[in-house]
Amino acid sequence: MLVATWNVNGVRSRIDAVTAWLALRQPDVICLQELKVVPAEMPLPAFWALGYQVAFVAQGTYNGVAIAARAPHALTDVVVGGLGPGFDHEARLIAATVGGVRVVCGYVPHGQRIDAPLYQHKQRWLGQLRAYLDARHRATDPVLVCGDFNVAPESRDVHDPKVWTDKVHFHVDVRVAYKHLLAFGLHDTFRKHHGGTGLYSWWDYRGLAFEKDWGLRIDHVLATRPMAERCTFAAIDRAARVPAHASDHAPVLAQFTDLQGL
DNA sequence: ATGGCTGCTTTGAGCAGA
Repeated sequence: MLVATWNVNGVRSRIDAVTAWLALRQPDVICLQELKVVPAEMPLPAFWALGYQVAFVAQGTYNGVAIAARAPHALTDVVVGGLGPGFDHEARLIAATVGGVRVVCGYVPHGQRIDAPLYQHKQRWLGQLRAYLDARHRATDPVLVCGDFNVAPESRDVHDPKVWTDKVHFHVDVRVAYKHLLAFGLHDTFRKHHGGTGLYSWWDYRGLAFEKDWGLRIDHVLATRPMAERCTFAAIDRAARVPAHASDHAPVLAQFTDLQGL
């Protein structure tokens, strides 16, 4: 089962790029973030035409997340939100079961600045997601948590750690909150297969950041142990960031095998 | 590096993103 996550930064603006990428890579499951669309305007037929069933929650202008599964996979037991009061008013979380695997798709709040109230909210959001997992799953269940976490976990995930130390993606407090989430029993599938620096999933639109490779690795496919053990491949498809009018995020992929009997 | 991009908006200068 090939699983992808991609912050598309506007699904209407990006729909041609998304469908072309789906046709090229043919993931079995894709988690999308930042749909930025009212539900009625969600371009569902474009996904259906490629054989994908779609579950999504959207609110227009901001946020919006989706999980799509390619036939013959079915998408069942869809749950929207679930983080509790003060967190579920934004369209940032959806979950569904595909092929016996629970797939959680999240768009973690950005946080604006480290002195902003929204930064505290971001840390609480990550804490609520940990509580969400504690309440519903065990670390031995086949669970994937995919999405735009807006957190670069380590120095090697940041092009210039000094520049980002006081930013909301890499500041110590949010990295602690992220670590607590992973302590549920989640493993970074990308790091199972790739060490080293210079591997990013997001580059700023400004200042030729992509051309200079000033990026961050903030989009992740996290897996419980039984899933991580079955992860045979992971990648960031930075080619998707190259064209004009690309999303500022690249898709992140993870392949899982031998899922029968889980 | 952070003004220097981008998507979106009861259409346009402002917000939020990252």
